[in-house]
Amino acid sequence: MLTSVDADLIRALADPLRLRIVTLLAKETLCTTHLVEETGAKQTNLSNHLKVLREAGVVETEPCGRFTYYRLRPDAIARLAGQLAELADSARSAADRKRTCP
Amino acid sequence: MLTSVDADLIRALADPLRLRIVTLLAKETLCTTHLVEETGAKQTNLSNHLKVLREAGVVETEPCGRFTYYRLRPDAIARLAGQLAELADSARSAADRKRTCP
DNA sequence: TGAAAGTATCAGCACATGCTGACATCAGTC
DNA sequence: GACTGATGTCAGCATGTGCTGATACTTTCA
Repeated sequence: MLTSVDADLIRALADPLRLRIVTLLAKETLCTTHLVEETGAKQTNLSNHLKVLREAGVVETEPCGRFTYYRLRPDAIARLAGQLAELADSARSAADRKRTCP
Repeated sequence: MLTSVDADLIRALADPLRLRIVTLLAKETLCTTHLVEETGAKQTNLSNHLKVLREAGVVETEPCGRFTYYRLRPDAIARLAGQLAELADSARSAADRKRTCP
């Protein structure tokens, strides 16, 4: 049985800036200020994208005084990777299965 | 070293209809007519999405008379899966690496 | 050769989505 | 308690992107 690919999850990663954020967070846990420095984007803009990532379960927050740390949730990424790998496997075994022309 | 995630590839899969197409093609090779039946989408619309998938290297075409068969390229999907798995691994090992507050 | 079917391309429209500035909120510091 | 800095929320605007109808191209078949 083919587990379907999580559409919301993949859509959350499809934005260039969000992908950039995720790549940065894969190296170390950062707070919004750091991300503003690293990406050069406006704080408001980042906050919006971080909200999307949070709601998709890609990142989790940890308040630290008046700062908010953002940490990647490896399981979410790994789950998507697994779904895609499964999809690729399914495609490999179905390569020569061809429905006849109508 | 962390290989970056292919943004174009992930964007190609981020659309609901395109994800649907990819899921269908993972089971068997189909031509446009089949996809019209399966998805209920207009032929024009499907053709546009198939073009995006083709340009992203997700699918390949095989002309068969006046039909055009679409086949998934498992390597493209597997490559993305690998990139994401690597990203997840990187995030796991960097979970407690935290940049100090500014 | 003409008709029919499958497919691709194009222009126009509509909606979604990202970006921004203004403002609100909260924690720490004086 | 007032101030400052970090962060989130909201409304408005602009751009992108998907959907559609019209149309052209190609192949097959009569």
